[in-house]
Amino acid sequence: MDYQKNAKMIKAMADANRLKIIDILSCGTMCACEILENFDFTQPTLSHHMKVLQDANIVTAEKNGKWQNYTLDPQFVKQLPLFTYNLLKSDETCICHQKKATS
Amino acid sequence: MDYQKNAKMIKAMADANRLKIIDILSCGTMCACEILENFDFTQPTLSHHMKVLQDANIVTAEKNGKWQNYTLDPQFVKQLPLFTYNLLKSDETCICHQKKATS
DNA sequence: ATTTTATATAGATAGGTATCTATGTATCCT
DNA sequence: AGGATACATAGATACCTATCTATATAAAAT
Repeated sequence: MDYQKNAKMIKAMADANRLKIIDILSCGTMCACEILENFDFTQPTLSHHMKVLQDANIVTAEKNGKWQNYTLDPQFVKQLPLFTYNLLKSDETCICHQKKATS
Repeated sequence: MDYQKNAKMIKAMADANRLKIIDILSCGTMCACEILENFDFTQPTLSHHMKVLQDANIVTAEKNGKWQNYTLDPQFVKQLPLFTYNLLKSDETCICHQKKATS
């Protein structure tokens, strides 16, 4: 398992507001102003959070006129449950059967 | 969904070294010195990481003589896949069907 | 053309964190 | 008793981050 790569994904999720954004986007594409309606923080703060989510390949963005539409990256939706499965399962490929292996 | 509570869990996972610790412990109970063999950092650093994982209810600790044994919390093992499922699923209970709801 | 709307960027601030060295504490061994 | 081993705590440092205000940009509406 690539811990660095997965940590990057998890780090981007490690914020209550960003978790809520992901939950909101699980229903489908939405523009920034629609997402913002669910929060009390300012618009630049949302802009910051969306950038974090994009950099982690959790959401994709597409501009349409003056609207910025955000969508959950299908790769992420597929990857996240797979990651939790691999992290928690215990089989012959597990790190614990090695020593000083890939850090 | 309780975003604050889940963010606390995810925050504790948001580190490549701690992900590796969780992966190692997925094989079963292990003492600190055994876990440490898999890493290059110092013993106080491991002690710090284990404390973070305990505070987030990801691992439980039990002292046995001079050894400190760590185990993945069964509640966490059950909760994590459930959380990812609830986060990504889109149904009638989803946050996006409300507005300005539980933040 | 001017104003409004949607979004991004810049810069600052306050707080968090991963790591280290140094040291303390408790347990085991001889 | 004295040394070795396993682990935790304290304090420091360097870095990261969530949020804000102020401002810029670009598209739409009037």
